[in-house]
Amino acid sequence: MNKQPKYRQVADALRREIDGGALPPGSRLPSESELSARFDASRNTVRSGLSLLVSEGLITSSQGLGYEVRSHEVFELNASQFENLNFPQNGDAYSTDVTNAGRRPHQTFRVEMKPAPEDVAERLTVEAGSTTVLRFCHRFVDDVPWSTQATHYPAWLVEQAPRLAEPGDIAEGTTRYLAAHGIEQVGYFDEISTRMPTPDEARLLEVGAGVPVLLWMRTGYSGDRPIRCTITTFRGDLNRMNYEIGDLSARSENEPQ
Amino acid sequence: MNKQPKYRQVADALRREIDGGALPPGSRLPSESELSARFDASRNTVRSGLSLLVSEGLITSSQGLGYEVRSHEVFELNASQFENLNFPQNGDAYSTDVTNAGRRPHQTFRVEMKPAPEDVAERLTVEAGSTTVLRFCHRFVDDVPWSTQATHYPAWLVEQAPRLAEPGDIAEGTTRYLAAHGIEQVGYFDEISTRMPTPDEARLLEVGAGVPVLLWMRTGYSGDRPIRCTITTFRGDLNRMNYEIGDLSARSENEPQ
DNA sequence: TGCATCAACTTGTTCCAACAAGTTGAGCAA
DNA sequence: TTGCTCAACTTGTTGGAACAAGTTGATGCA
Repeated sequence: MNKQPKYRQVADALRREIDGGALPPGSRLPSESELSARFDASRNTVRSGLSLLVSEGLITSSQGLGYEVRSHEVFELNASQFENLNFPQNGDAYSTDVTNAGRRPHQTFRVEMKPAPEDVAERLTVEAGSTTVLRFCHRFVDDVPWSTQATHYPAWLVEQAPRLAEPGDIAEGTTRYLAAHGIEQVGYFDEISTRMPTPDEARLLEVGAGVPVLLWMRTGYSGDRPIRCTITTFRGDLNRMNYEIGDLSARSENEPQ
Repeated sequence: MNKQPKYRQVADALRREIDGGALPPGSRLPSESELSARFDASRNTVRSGLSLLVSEGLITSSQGLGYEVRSHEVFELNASQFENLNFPQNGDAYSTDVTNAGRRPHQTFRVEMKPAPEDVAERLTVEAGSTTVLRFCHRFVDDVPWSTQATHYPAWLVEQAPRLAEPGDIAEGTTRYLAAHGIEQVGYFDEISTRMPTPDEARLLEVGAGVPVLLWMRTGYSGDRPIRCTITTFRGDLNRMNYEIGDLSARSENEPQ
């Protein structure tokens, strides 16, 4: 009957307390030594159980402070709104959304010339390793890292729209700037996936163990030609992406945002 | 200069070998004792480093077999195709997609009466805990667990369409069946998020540590009324969701699936 | 009062040891 | 040949110990 290893019993017991509300989000767990006594297990065994919960994203640990039940507060992202000339540019959409939610947006920005990674090259239908312009955004909400966004533009496009390669913002928005040069985006292809963060991503997004990243890859088209590929990495514990498909006008009237 | 703890050095070194291709997907890692000798570290320290890579989803471990570099083979899901009367039902879409990809689909199915969980109740605009019909699917591809899908229908809808509560498939598809009873879906609201699997989900999807799940929540509307809420959990390492937005007809001609 | 120090907590890292349990192949017996 | 057993590998579990390092609050000094 007691086939489960002890460290798993510890994890299960604590998980039940968390799910049942006995340990609400933000509350501190008993210390390792307390749990060690309570479960009649060595500190190592208790630590194994706790690290299981950490890797499930249920709790966090801080040296000197103890373990804490993670609290979730997700941020909604509307991905299906079509970005066109009447729509503010991507960066603006972020600032507007965050401000509307009563939060404080903040972002750092840089422009680089970069060889295209394989996955980007494939989507832009250029040679892997060929030069692209990379416009990179690191975004925060209330000073908490939220997402990184890397947009690659193919070289042929930059020739027609040279300001893409210049550092600094494009005030009117890249979408509008491109349209002024005869490049109008007519559609997108979105790909959404998830995985555990690389060490680099974990550093940029300040996520600990047990938090996956949400990957959003958007390829923008002008006619049949891909003109940009945007890869956004979100903290998986803080974000949710929404798409509206079909006619939801009746619903929207009943449930305004 | 050597401030990193030793177990992290082990993980970093192995991660570099994996990323660099020295340890290709599917290959076996050296055993713990070999690594212990190579890094002049105890077995426990090596295990700490390895478990880091496991929780990053880079490698897997099997008792008696050793550690193996995980190989990724993602399956594409087209989520933006609008499901209507001219479109096969959800279950059929899965079978068709998988078969077209040259894989073998397999699913188990059951129907239950279930009180609505809070998140579902909110989306169906019914009382939390009120009775709903739950149609549950457990799907496999080549006998590998792929996803679980739970669709909740509100009680008022089941009164109009009683076959929803009966066990067994609805041959013509639920969409068509509902339409025949005057309930036509006009749009969807999709929400996509990610997190680490619960122990139940890990069991159903047979995922080990370090693999997040991709959560897809689709609320279907008929007019202003929500008529169903479908929650699908995918193995994050095997699936990617795709959305097409705007006019991509020119692109589709160039890149047929 | 204000500030520095330090004791007493916390988790983090690293070693050691022993046994359990899953896998594989060699080698022996029928 | 076939099939079984078992030794020799592998990782999994559990205990112990010691010290490092981060945090907090009490204590006592200026």
